[in-house]
Amino acid sequence: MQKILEQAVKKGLQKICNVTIDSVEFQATKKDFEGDFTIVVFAFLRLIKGNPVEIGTKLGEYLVENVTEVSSFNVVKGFLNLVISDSYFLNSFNTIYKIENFGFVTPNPKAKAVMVEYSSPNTNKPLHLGHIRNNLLGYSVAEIIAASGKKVYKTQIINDRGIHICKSMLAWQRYGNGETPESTSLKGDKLVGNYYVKFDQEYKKEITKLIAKGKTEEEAKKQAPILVEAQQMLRKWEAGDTEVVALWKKMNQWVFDGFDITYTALGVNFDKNYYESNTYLLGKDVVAEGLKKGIFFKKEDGSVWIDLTEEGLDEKIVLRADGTAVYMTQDIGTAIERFKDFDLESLIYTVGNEQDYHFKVLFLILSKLGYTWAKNCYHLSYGMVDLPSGKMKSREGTVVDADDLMLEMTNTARSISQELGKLEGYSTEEKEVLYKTIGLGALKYYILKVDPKKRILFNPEESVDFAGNTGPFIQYTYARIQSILRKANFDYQITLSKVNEVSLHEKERSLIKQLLLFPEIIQNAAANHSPALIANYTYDLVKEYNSFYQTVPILGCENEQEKIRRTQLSEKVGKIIKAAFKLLGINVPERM
RNA sequence: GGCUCCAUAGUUCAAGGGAUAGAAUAGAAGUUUCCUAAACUUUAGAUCCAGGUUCGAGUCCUGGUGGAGUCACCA
Repeated sequence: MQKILEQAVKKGLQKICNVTIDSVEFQATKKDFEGDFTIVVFAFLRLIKGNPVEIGTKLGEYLVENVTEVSSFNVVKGFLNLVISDSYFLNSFNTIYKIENFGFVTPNPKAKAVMVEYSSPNTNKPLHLGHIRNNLLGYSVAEIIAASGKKVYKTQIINDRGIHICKSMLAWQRYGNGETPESTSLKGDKLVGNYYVKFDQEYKKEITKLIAKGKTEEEAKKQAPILVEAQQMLRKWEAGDTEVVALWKKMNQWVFDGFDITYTALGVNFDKNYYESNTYLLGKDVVAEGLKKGIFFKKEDGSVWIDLTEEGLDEKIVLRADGTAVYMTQDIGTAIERFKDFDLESLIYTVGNEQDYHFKVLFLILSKLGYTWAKNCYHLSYGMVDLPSGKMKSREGTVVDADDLMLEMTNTARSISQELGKLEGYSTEEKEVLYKTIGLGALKYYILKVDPKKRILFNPEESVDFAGNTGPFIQYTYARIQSILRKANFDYQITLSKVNEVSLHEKERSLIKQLLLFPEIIQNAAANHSPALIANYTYDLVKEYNSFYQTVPILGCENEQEKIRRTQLSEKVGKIIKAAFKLLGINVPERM
């Protein structure tokens, strides 16, 4: 439609004012004005001298005359509002009604793929609310990009080695008494996480003792025996000490098992995992190579650096004096490995905005190393999830645990549901599945509806809402539609004829308009890496539908054609809700 | 301190340089003989401050103020 209009507007302006315009921008007409599309005439004023109202009027007249779909127009100030005919909307609806995956673009199998990295946890503590945002965001962005017509690989880098891992290992060794997930009935990640906290407590005690003995705080922090021992353990690990490696494997496995449970509950998955323990060496070779080429330089103590002062950044270390890898080294290696493993067009890193600087440097280094794809790396930077008390810190136990939160959401869904008592005939199992669907729907929507860039302040005292602009609200609308479809005991999936003779209810028009936007929204969300756009769109659609549902009869229509049309409309809205929510990783229930 | 990001109803979020800044929630008032009231309808309430660019600024630029992040041989 917009294409037809654009052509016509260009031609019209040519004729009226003898001016050629490259492109015309349309916007949806605001609610308070009559019309469907709006052309801002002010935009032409740079090229055409004259009164905007006059130009708008002339253009409007031209369009009504030459474009059959335009039935009338009005000009307010410099805004030309076009009214599109009902038959156009009806025909459009009939077309999209039959398109099964309306809005989704099938990827070209030969095209290069997009890789999305997300989650990327440390294997020394359980996942918390911050990880939930990361996972939901990464998963959803991957789904959206796939829907927009790209092949997508989901991946993560598992930070499974380093001093932080040794800390929980050491604490377990010292204080664990051989505890296992089985013996304690704890999830593996929870058990290991407890020892990470335990380490920190002991470490702090030792620091206090040392300071009491007259050491400075700085000395104490470096000399605390438990820390020294952890460092020793790391060296043993790097040297391949069988005992340490065995312990490392055992405890990592506990954590992986725990993570799997959380990932499954969250509904996220990965096509390929990268492990830092496998890739940390790769970066070192690249650094050695870059050193030869003069991209990096060595300091007296043997550490290797890159000078980015010309680019307005600092010097950055890429290899420690003792030759061991740092975070950056590993990331360089992993990126190169990924482009080797897959035929990638781009690589998206879903990582919090506290690492903005790190990724700026990483991409710059990769580009200096001569990798042309470095410009196709993108840091999907999102805001932190903070508590009213400030930042979440695992070591200090000030975190909202992922599993606990999901459980809590399910419990809330259960109690609301039981209070409403609409689930006659559902088995206990069916009900439990439903509670999870609703509870997680509330949580996921709550997080994804916010622009990724913005930080989220989560107050555990105030629970996540289940009414208003929420996941359950949208799920509820879906369930209601399914109820209508169950009760529609006639064949509504037929093709309607005589579309040119009927007129639409105002609510039907706006509903169809909203449906037609879906493909554009997907493309937009993919381009902006923003699930929030999908969430907002779905909310608007549902709002529109509820209003429609409340004001006009559907199954109760006297007119047969109208009844079928409104049932079809309901069905399509349901399908779009389901598809849109799938992009957010949220399920929809048949009843609730 | 340098750099980066953020600032919109009491609160949580919207607004591709465009019209009278939208929702939700909390507040006030209504709607169940009818397709699920987790809904619908009505009502009141906001762009941090000062300049500038523009026909037009919540949005772009400059300077303040307030907040967050970062500037590690941690990841």
